[in-house]
Amino acid sequence: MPRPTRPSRAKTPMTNGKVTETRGPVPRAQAVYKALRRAIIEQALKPGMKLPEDSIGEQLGVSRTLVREAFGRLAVEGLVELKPNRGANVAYPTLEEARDVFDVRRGLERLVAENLAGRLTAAQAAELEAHVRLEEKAHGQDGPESIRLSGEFHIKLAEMTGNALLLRYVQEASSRCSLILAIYGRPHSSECAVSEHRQLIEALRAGDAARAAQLMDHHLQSVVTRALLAPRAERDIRDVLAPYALSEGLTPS
Amino acid sequence: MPRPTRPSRAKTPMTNGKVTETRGPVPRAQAVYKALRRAIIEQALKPGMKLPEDSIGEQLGVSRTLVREAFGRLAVEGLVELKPNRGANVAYPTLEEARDVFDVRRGLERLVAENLAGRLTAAQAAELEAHVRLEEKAHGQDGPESIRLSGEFHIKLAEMTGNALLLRYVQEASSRCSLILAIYGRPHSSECAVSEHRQLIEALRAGDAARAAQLMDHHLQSVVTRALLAPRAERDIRDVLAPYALSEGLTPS
DNA sequence: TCTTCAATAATCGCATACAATACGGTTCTT
DNA sequence: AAGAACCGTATTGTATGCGATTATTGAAGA
Repeated sequence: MPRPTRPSRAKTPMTNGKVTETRGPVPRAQAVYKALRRAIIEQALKPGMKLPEDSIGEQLGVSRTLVREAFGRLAVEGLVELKPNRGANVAYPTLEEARDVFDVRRGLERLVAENLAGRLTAAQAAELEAHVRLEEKAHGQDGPESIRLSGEFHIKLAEMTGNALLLRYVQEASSRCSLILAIYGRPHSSECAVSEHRQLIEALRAGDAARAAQLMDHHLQSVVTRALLAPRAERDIRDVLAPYALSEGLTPS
Repeated sequence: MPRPTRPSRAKTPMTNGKVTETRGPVPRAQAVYKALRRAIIEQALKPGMKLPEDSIGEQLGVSRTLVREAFGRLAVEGLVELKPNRGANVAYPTLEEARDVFDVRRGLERLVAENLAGRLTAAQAAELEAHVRLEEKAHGQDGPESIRLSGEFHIKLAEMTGNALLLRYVQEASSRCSLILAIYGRPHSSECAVSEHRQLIEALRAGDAARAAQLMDHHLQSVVTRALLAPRAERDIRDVLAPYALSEGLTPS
């Protein structure tokens, strides 16, 4: 491929001549970043998987440069691990890191709850309740749908605080939690109990900040205990084989 | 400059033949990132300042590629604003963003305090107290020294939690606070009251989590009120002129 | 058969090259 | 003279290329 002309920038000129484009225009680099991010969160790219620059670039139709840029940002967010001169892998958090992430997430979302208590508009409360109803409906199937929805509930809450940084941190923690659950989570742990979401909304409505914070804390705590306690997969072959080796009297280095 | 041979990788082979290098080896990209980060935090690069890729690369002796990579990461951390096709600037947070950052920081550091209460080893407590004594000594001069030290106190605390993610977030919030104070802070606001640091250590030692969290919260709250309340500079002309316009019955768009 | 080692292949780190866009000034029009 | 259209320049966006580093394979030696 010699040099494809750049696909024309995605501008949307309006009738008045202005250009909307509130946030569109770092287009391809951002697109690569988003694509990889989604692929990781949805586990199309599994934890620990190797991420070679050029095959990914080829797949996405961009050069290694942009892929690299995306890797850098994903590494900051903890979704990929960047080993010098050895390339990138989808992050494979240790159990300890997983604890860290959940601890921070609990702290952040407690903040969200405190911030929101008593400030929820009627429209917002309605939106949350509608969302919970969706969750309820999807509760039966254990498809990815159910997981996505319960994640989105927390994101929605963070959005409603109007605090952009808080939102970003919650999103980040949340996506790392997806990774973690992919590794250590039980197969059908239904993630979030719908009833707990309901109670939380109630407390927020009532303006009871302490109770809301408490509920959120417990809610996330139980997600951990429900889903995380049993390590399901091991980091690599050594971890898998170590017990066998020991029981046979061998000494793994 | 044709192609300078790459300066040999900074390895430090030990007598046993192993290479220490616990974290050295993404060398130049990381170096650029760190250099820019420090320059921004220490206000060698002032908020809002333009950051042209090639002049910066020239200055640091690297190509635009690496500078760009660093910009991306700094943008994620909120230290640089990246405007598509218009390059990068040192971030210039609005007052609203400033509030957001401080709110989140308070929440994060409350977490730190709760985590640490009662878990502080004797050595850690001693280290903190030594640090406070340094702060006390530097309190007289209003040089950057004093500011740096009070920042480091909070970083040290975050480190002691052993939670890497929490540390990263606190660092991030902290560096953004530096930016914010550079814009909106009063000239000689001495940032942190040393006595408040002392009280905090005491509560952590006593294992009184609630009190420690409370103290931390108030401490950071007073930093805000001490330093932040008076907007010193305005974002741009519109902000300056808006009040005049209103008082004349004009309507700024 | 199990190591050790060397040659080769694959991949990364970074600089450079080229295309696209935005900016500033000049000229042309009204 | 004020504004619009034009053009040259500066700067950004992205691809590609070259040297360096790491992984791999296969052969020789123990």
